[in-house]
Amino acid sequence: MGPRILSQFDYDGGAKPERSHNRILARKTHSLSFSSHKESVTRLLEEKLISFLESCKTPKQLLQIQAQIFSHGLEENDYVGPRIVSACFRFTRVDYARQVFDRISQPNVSVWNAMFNGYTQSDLHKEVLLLFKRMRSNDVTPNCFTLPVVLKACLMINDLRQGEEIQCFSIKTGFRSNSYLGTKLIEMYSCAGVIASANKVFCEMVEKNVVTWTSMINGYILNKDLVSARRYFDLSPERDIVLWNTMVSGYIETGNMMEARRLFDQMPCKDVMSWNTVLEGYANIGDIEACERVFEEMRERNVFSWNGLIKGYAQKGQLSEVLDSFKRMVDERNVLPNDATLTLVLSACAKIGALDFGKRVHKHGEDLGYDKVNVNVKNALIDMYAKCGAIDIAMEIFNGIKRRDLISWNTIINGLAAHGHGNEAIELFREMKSCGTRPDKVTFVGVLCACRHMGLVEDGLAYYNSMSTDFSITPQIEHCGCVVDLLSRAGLLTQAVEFINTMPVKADAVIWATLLGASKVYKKVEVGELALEELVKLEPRNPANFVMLSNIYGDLGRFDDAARLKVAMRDTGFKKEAGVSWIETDDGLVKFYSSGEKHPRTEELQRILRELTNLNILLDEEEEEEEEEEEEEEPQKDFV
DNA sequence: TTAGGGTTAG
Repeated sequence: MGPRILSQFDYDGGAKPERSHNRILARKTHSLSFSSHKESVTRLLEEKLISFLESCKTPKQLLQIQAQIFSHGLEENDYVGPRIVSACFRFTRVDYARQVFDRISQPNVSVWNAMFNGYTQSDLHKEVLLLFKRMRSNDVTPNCFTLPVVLKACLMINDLRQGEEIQCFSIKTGFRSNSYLGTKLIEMYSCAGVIASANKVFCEMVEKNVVTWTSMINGYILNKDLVSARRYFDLSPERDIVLWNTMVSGYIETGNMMEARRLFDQMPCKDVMSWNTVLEGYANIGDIEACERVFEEMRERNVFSWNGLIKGYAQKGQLSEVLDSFKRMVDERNVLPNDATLTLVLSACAKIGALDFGKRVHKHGEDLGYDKVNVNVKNALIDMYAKCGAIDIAMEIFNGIKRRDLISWNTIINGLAAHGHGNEAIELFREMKSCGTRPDKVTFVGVLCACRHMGLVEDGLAYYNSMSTDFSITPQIEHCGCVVDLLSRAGLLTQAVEFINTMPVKADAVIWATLLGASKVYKKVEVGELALEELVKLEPRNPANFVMLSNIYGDLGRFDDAARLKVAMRDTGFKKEAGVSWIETDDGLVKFYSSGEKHPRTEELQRILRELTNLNILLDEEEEEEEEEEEEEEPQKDFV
């Protein structure tokens, strides 16, 4: 399709006049038919150009069509002009759209509207308001399409003052009864928290439709007035599915899952969004069983349904179910995972160290193309590889990101720090700052962690102080914990205690346990006693603390004190919880406790372990390395 | 002849 086709509309200037006995009449007839012919040809040309503009697929085609428009002198045409502007915005060529607009000497109201709509779609709300001012100063009268879109701009940038001006203007210019305008006004006032003004607009509207009612009800929901929202819902003369969904999600947002469910059950018809709303409602309150029931009951599921279920499992810490659901989703083949699905699943893999599964998710994401476009997926991949110990792959992915965000930097810095690559972490922190990315509290956890690993006491304290002085970040318990650990590991226990006494947050059990641990290493029994005293207040049920101090006494030969603590521990009535390891197998994840007797196949496992141990003794180091390499190169299984 | 309101999902 190209502008060449337009040549068929070329015309020769009209038909020759017919011979007539009445020359005057003949001339008149000729003049009339000529002008109407010209008009109809122009109409045809306009229509053809408009249809080209609306169907054009590439910026190049757009330019070709524009060339035709110029050659026919139609660039200022009332009908073509707005369409050219809209087409420019469709290809998100905002600056170009503006150039085209600026070249139109007297744009009609539709061209202005096309600019407002284009700017709105490109999230350039300030530009809408600036342009509207210019429109008014040019004495162009807005029409019924103008004010709602301008009002939307006020709403988006939360400019209530300009919104009120537009409301006054609408009253003066007679657009008061426009329902689109009314809806936007209700929305604007509700968002600004001025619910009384929203309600005034609503009450004064002569013709209210279901959209207006929804807007008002949503206004009350936004302002947490569910009683008024429900009253209006019950009063509404018409209730469509959007209104029902709005009300149900209103209850969910305010934590009233019971009422949400009751209303959901009363819905005359439900769409997938209604189902997803309740599904997520259950996920958010942690009722995973209800979430599963809703999921199984659904006749139609989309990617948000799957994400809702997966998120429910993730929030509840049921991470192997996250992996199972993902596998099921891929196996069922009805719905494709999206970037959010991958992010959720990769994050679960990271938490349980499921490297093999994570790699397969990565491969799947590559096949779907998400890893190329989406920075969230890339960040999740960095985190997964880093947490699973494959820091080199994590680094490779980080280096491949063109547009890194704060989370990309934070993830890799924290990943490197956790793996003892303190120097690289600090180096990346410097690079991050020089790239103009402002660090946040998470960045500093990584930086302080890096210092802790390297034992850089002075640097760590300097970074800690720079948080508040250079970046206005108030240190949190995590940062304080790092500093306490940093000082403790360096044996500076007195300074650690001083730091705890002056830090901006109250020390928690983790911090006192850190100090208790250090007091064992450095045999500082008085610091250990202080730490235990605080720990008993914070977690009286944790016998591990008693064990630690008891061991310190034991190390120092103070066996009476050690025995006294053992008794105190027994008096708490609680047993120290066993440590547990998770191992990924073909059948899923298997938990192993330190005593190793809970697994039903313990004997078999122990036999294999013995065999492996014997085998290990036989193998020399070189052979071991070779074996590991072979394992890494093993082809990955697909999900399907 | 042009064109515009409401819910929801990281």
